[in-house]
Amino acid sequence: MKEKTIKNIKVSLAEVARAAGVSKMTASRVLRGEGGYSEQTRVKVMSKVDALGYLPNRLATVFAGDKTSTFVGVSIPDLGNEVFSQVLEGIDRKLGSFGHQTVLGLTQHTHEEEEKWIETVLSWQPAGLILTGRSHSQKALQMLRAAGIPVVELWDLNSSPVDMCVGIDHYDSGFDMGRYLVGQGYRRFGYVGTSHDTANAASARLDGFAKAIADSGGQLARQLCLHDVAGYYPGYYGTEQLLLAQPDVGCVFYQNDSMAFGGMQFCASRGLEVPKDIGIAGWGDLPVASVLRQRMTSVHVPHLKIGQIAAEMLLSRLSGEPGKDVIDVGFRLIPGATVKGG
Amino acid sequence: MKEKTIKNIKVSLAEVARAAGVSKMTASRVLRGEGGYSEQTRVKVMSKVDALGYLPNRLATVFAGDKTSTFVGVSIPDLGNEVFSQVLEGIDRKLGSFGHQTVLGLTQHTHEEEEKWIETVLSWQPAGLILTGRSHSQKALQMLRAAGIPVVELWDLNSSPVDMCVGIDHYDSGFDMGRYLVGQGYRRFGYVGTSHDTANAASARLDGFAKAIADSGGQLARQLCLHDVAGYYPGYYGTEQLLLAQPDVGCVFYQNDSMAFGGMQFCASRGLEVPKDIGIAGWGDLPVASVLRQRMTSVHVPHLKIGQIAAEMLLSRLSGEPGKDVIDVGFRLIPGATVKGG
DNA sequence: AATAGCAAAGTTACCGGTAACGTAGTTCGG
DNA sequence: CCGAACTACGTTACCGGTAACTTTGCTATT
Repeated sequence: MKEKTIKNIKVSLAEVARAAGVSKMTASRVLRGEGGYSEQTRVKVMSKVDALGYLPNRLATVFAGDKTSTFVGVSIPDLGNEVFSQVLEGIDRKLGSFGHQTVLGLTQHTHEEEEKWIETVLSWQPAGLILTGRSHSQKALQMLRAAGIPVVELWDLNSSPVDMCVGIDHYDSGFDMGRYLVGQGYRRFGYVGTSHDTANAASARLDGFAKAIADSGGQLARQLCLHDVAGYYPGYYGTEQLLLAQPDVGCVFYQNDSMAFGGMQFCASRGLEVPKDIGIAGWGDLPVASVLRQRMTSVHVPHLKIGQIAAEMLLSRLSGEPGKDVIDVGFRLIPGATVKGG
Repeated sequence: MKEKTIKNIKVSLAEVARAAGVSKMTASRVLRGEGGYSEQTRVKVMSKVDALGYLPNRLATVFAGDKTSTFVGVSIPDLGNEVFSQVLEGIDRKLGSFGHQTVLGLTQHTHEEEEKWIETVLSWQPAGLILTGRSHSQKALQMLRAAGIPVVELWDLNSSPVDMCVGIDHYDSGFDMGRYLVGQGYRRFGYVGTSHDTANAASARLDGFAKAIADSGGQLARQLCLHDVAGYYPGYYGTEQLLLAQPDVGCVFYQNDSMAFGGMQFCASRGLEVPKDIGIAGWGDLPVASVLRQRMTSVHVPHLKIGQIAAEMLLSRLSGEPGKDVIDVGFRLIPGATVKGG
């Protein structure tokens, strides 16, 4: 390798300034374009910037001004769940277009991971934080409050958020689904989801669902919480387990559409017709549902929009605008064709 | 709000030191645990750290040492594609467990976005970069080389990478699929994918596929490149378009399994039986394939592993170990049941 | 008793920018 | 023709840590 290539050692503003024959301060002014220099000087400095391949060190800028960076920490439980990758996509697109950078944190649904991540990311002086879920460890809450930066909790609506909040009422969505299914004539139900130690959105849906069933005198024969990811295959074998234990359930509610789809495939493999022999209800209205012959009975949630709104709330707070603290984006029950009379 | 809460103004090391009655330097030593202090002093300092809720400012640390941060920039085309969210998950898990933070960049498959993002992320003095794809703008290449940090290009294998590279040979995977399908007796083929201006992996697959067909005297009757995302629904209507123009193709190859699945659903909706009436071949072996009654003919690629290996290559470079520069993780053709005699 | 040697600190300078202020030189109104 | 006002810079200090060096106080050795 020749040493000729560009200049692989870091070039500082001071070097640019020296090369251009001006002071650091003048070079700084030119680069920020805030005026106070002549056109002649601007050209001189900029030509040296190009020649030396100067890239500013933003750490120094943030540090010098004792302000926050343009980072925004975004914590997501996992990316295996399509729902969350869509949320993340919505966030990053919006943030990116406003010159912010997403610092990702995959928390694996645990408080410990989240807490560790929050501590780390705060040490980088982020402009703000976006967290999934409303449940956090005590220490996490303390750090969040002490940080003095905007925080958006998304997914789960929260009556007393740390700061701001956007999402839907998961309990209600489960309740509505339960009531709807009872209305379609079902009485014995099953539920298939994944385990969750912490109070989270999926369990809120299950709670609402169970309440609606109970209110109408129906029966939630079995609720299965697998120790697995909430994907296609767990939906498949979860249904197998469920039907083995309770062959006579009329309808199964799933944690999400992926699992529900897995369940449908299991039913098909056993010659069970949907909805004639068994009803299937999912949640989330994932893209896969758009191409199925039978529209899946589900709950539509604007995933991408939740992400975008979260980012917008943060941005408007950063720019000093007032804006709301809690936004309910709402959900929509999709009757579909995978339950009787849908 | 009371002013009582913890202390919402930033606490610096100097304040901790003053409170503990020692110098900044001693406090710094205690926090880094590098010795040179008494147990008594350690206790004094740490108690003040807790009492004041001190969080170190890592910007200052990096800045002071004139070293790189623990950030790793990771660019991904988009998260709508399940494949890439899995890659990202693999990367972040691995990086996170080694104390690094992922700074995300969604490039939307364009050079301009990628270039802009590279410039921004480099200004934060990242420890390294992981990029998807091997095609970059001229200026991007220049910046990457000048940065003097480890860079991993993933997905596409590259004989002359900027630095390191992990992925598979997409051309070969397309070629193998073409040869396999010809071997199953197909002669007239169709292809459904999404548009790509830049030389990318999907078009390499198509090239390999076309070559295999041509070699055997078969015919690639139509290749459809939609201006859309590579998801379920585009697979559905893309198939509709394709079959409208070329009703007599025997087998369709898709950009990925999501599109192939959409295609299968279209066929089902029109009463076309797979593989009796038409053959379907996907790519990527996505999770959805695991629950289908018919195993989909596809190409298995270890997505998560690619991400993990990319992260590992970067980490080992950072820790000064030698390690390989190019890793071919390989693919595996899955015969499946969606083509004749599979 | 004098001194080498070491542990446990403190001091100073610096990283790369920027805020705040200082200072030439020029323009312009009265 | 003189000073106010402005333009186009330069100087100095500082952000919050840490490297490198110095100092202090004690112990061990000859």
